[in-house]
Amino acid sequence: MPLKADLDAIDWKILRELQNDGRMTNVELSSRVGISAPPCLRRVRRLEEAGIIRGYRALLNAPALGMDVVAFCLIGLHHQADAELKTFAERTRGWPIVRDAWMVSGESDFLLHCVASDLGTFQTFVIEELASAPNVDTVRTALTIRRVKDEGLVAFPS
Amino acid sequence: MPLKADLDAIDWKILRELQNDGRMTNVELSSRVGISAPPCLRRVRRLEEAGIIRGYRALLNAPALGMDVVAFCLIGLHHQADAELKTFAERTRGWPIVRDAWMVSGESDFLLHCVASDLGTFQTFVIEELASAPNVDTVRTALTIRRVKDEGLVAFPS
DNA sequence: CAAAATCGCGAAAGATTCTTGCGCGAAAGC
DNA sequence: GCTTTCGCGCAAGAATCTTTCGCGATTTTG
Repeated sequence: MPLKADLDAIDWKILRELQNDGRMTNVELSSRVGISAPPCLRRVRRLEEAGIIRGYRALLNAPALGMDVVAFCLIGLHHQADAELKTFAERTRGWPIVRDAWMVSGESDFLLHCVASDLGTFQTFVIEELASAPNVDTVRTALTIRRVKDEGLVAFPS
Repeated sequence: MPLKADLDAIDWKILRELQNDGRMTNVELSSRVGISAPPCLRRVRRLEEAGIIRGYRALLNAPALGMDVVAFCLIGLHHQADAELKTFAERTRGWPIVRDAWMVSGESDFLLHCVASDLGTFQTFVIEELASAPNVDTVRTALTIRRVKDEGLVAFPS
């Protein structure tokens, strides 16, 4: 997984198209980026094997699936030594309510993206699991009202 | 897009599999969920048309693509009337550095998920665009150190 | 500067997958 | 108990995937 890949314009087009529609067929993709199907498939495979494409994911509608609460939690720890950070990181992986988690620098040490079926479930999680976990100092929560923008991780020109 | 769908066990399996690998072929998917290909494809189409599957996305490796800075920004506005919230939400859509944005309740009004090529670019954005945008009161930033957990939005049992 | 090597594209073909139509059986409603 | 409804799975044709191979262009090397 090279940290800096040399990609040409067609590779960038492929990445943009697959970020927008990861289930597009290879012939459709090849047509959009302007080459024929075989080399297009080879490029996609190469991008996957190089780790530039980390995977593919269906985007699910959380409220339609009974997940009405989406929130972010900013966590401050008492001690930020490497071992403590790893311990808390490991703990987040055991909490199904936490969907994504980031170690951050700034006023907090971790940022958690949480999804729960209802407010009670989320509050119980925050109080009984999060805030009472070892080494947790502060927990600030931000309940989401609505998603305002939702694009892929990487910006493409045009 | 019904806010509460009635899904059976097979539908849930489909959603779980496609959240984990959105590019899986339909025959592979049908084999994993235990039905034959045609009804499996019909179910996927139904989930897509119902808006339960909102789309598919390739997950890209940001640092490998020269995007070394991932950060979150918490924005507080001076005035939180509906019009002002909509105005700021619209503004976030014009900033390519902002990849996802949420309107939130709590100490801040918006949470922005930002990606930039380097720290200078990000800092320039924060100072010259974000903090100096109309109606912006406070900007708190959290630079990410590393991603600690990365799963789909919806949790599935087992 | 020319020869050789490397690289990636695209045509062709066989294997796989997608997609539709249809018959069947089970569950629900009258 | 009969009818209707619903969803599964078989089968077949269409589309797609995937490999192989030859060609041309660019780069490297002598």
